[in-house]
Amino acid sequence: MSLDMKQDIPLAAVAVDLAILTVREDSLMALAIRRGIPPFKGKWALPGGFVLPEEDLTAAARRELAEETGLADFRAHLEQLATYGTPGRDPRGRVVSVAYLALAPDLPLPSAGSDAAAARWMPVDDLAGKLAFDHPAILADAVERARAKLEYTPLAAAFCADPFTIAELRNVYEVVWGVELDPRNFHRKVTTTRGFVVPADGTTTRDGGRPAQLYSAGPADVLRPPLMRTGVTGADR
Amino acid sequence: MSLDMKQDIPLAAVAVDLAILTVREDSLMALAIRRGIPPFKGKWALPGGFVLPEEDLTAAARRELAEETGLADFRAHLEQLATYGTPGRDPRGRVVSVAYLALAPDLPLPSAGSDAAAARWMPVDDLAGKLAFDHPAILADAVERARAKLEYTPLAAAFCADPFTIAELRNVYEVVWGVELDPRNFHRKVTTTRGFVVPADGTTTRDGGRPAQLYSAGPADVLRPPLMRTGVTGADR
DNA sequence: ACATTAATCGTCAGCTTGACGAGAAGCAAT
DNA sequence: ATTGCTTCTCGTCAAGCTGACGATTAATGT
Repeated sequence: MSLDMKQDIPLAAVAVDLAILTVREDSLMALAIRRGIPPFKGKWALPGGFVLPEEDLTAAARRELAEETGLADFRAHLEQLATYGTPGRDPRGRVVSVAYLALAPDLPLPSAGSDAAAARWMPVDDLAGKLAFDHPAILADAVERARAKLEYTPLAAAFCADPFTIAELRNVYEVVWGVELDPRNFHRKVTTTRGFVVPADGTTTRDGGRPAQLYSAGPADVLRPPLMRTGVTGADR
Repeated sequence: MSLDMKQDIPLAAVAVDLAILTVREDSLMALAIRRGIPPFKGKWALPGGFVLPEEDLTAAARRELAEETGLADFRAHLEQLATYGTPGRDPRGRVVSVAYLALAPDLPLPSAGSDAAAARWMPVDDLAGKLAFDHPAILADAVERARAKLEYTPLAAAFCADPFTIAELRNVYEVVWGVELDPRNFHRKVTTTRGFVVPADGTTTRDGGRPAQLYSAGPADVLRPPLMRTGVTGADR
C-alpha cells in the first residue's frame, strides 16, 4: 500500500495469540505449545502467529485455532480479549499482539501444529510461571475474563459438549470458580433462567445415579439476574 | 530491530483511537474531531493517532487524550476497548487500531488538537452516521461497553465531577441507559452498596430543593449485586 | 432386595427490588 | 413570616430471588 511512502509512520508486526481454555479432569486448562523456533525455543507459549496481509484479525485467530487444535470444523466460542503492545515484549522487535479467548469443551489431545514441537493441555495454575513472552499476563487476563463471563452470560455451556447435563454445567462453574455449588439451587437457577438452556432429547446416566435430562445452550446471551460467586464483595473494606 | 530481516513477517501501522464519552446537557456525548488532513479531510472522526516507536499502547492513548482534550492533568477513566484491524479499514494501507474508552465528567470545550481543525462534543446518536473510517462501529462498541459497565461497576462516578450528589449520579444512569430511575430506590441502592460511594464533606443545593449530601467514588471496583436495567431480559423469546 | 449414587422437586427464612408514602430542608414569591 | 415549590432522604410493604437443606425418584452394583 502507500504506507511505505509515509516515512513518519512507524510500523509493527501484528500477531494473534490464543488463550484456549477447557475444563478437563476437574481442572481449568489451557492449550500450550512448546516453541519449535526462536525466540524462546523449547519454552511453553500460547499458540499464535502473525496476521497475514489482507487477513482480518478474527480470521487470523480462527486460522490459528484450527491449526493448533488440528480440527478443521472446530466449534468453540471465540472472542477478542485484549491487545498487548508494550515495547520489548518480543525480542524480535515491535510486535503488537491481539489476544483472543477461546472456550472449548474437553477435546481429544490436539496434534502438533506446524511450528510447534508439541501442543498439550496444561492446568492454568501450572502454566502461570512457565510461559514465554508476556503470555502469563495474557493467560491471567483470559482466566479472569472467563470467570467474570460465567457470572452474567450463559457461556459456561461453551465448555460442554452438546448436549450436556445440568451437573456437567455445574462442574464447569465449580472448576472455573474454584467453589462448590449446591446442586439443587444450581439446577433451579439454570432451569428457571429463561434462555439459559433448552431441553434436548433424551437422558443420560454417564454421571451415574438417576438419569439426567440433557440440555443444549439456549438463545440468551446474558443472564439477568446473573449467577453470583458468594464471598466476593468488590469492596476493599 | 531485527524485524526487517524477516521478510516473511508482514508489517502494519498501529494506531490508537479514543471514544471519549461524557454526559452533557442530559445527553451522552463523545468527543469528535474534524479531520484536518487526508484521508477523510473535513469529516468527523474519533480522536486518535499512530503509536510512536518505543511507546506503550496505553501511553499513546493517554498522550492522545491529553492532546485532544487540551488538559495536561486530565483525570478520566481510561480502558482498552477493542482492536480493529480489518484490511481496508484505512485507505492508506494496513492500519491496526487499538481503541480506548474514556469516561470523563462534563468538561469545558476542548481546544483544537494539533492535527484537528476542530474538536467538539457531539451526541453519540448524531455521531453514528457522521464518522469516518469504521469509527461508527468503534463508537457503538464503546457505548455498549459503557452501558454494560454501569451495571456491575461503580464507573458512573467517572462521569461526575468530584464530589457529586446522588442525583447527579442517577442522572448519569438515566442518560446513558435512556431510562428513568426512581430517586428513592436509587438512593437506597447506591448508599447501601458498600464501596460504591463514600460521603464527602458538605452539601450542595446546585440541583435545587433540599441540600444534598456530597459523595466521592468509593473503593469498590465491582457492584455485587449489580444495578439492573429493567426490561432487558437477554433471552430472545 | 438393598445400598449407593445422583437428579430433581419442595420448603422456608432472609435479602433485595420496585412501587410509593411521607417528612425534611432549602429557595422564591407573596 | 408564610405559602408554595422543589428536591433530598427515610420508611413501608409486597413480590421475587437466593442460600440452606429435607425428601423423593430412578438408575447401577452387589
